[in-house]
Amino acid sequence: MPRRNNAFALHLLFRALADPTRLRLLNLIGEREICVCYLVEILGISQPKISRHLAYLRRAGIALTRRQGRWIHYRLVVPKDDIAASILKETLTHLRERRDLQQDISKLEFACCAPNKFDLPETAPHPSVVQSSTR
Amino acid sequence: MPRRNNAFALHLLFRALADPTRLRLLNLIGEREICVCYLVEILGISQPKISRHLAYLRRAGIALTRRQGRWIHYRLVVPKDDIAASILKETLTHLRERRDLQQDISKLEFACCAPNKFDLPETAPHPSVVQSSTR
DNA sequence: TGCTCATATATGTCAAGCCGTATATGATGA
DNA sequence: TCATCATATACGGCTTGACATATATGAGCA
Repeated sequence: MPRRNNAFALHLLFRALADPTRLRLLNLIGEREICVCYLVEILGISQPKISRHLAYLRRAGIALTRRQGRWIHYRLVVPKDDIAASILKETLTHLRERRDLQQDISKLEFACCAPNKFDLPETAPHPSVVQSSTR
Repeated sequence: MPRRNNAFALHLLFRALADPTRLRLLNLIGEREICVCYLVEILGISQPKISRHLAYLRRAGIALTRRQGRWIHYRLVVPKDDIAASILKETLTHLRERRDLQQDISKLEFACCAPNKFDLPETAPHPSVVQSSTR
């Protein structure tokens, strides 16, 4: 993306990153596409709170959603602006290295928000690494 | 600086960066050591507002002051935390490339906040590039 | 259609941010 | 000591953010 004359409002990206819960969410979403119910279960945070922070990420243009049946999957988007993309990437790389956040990730494989794991075929779909179509 | 087990509160850095005025200040301070009066004159923003934002940068640990007579000079500090240092550096590099912020810089050489430029030897000292002792 | 589930949004409350105005602080110099 | 200058902080108003709780939306299914 070419540099425009007057600049992208970088401070809006910083604002989106300026909250610990949102950083945890960003780390969990990471390269994956992940269902909200996993986020709620893994972080142990109330559903409305998670949803509000996800909406914040959406409005900041760094997350997108896809509906699949009852579930909504989130994935990250690489911002169009170069510097924003670069800062987001660096932040994500850093988050992956943090012990406390690695614990969140390690819960990913055990978490399952589906109410009847074994009764129905319709359990919440597992997170999947997203093809890097985000750009 | 070695990575600690539990992480530096990165979101606090992002909060410090999440304001357009503070980004302009960071850009103007940059590698220099610069007197508050220059910042006020160049940005055309009220002195208390400048001062409050500078205090924000101080509290976030990315700026330090030195008093010289009546004047107070600000300079940036490289944060002890690696990732914070890296993000700050990248941000500064980006700000330097922005046209609108280059205009601020170009005003540096003309600005002079001293009330009696030619009467007294005690004009506000010019900004000076700081030896990279910031780390 | 009506029920349930997953998620989003509304509402009310409290804290924090940002601003303008007023005032305090701390150094200088008479 | 008093006045002045540069800067910081206090105060009050307005806006935004974050939260818990309650409710709406929209898909799937009986």
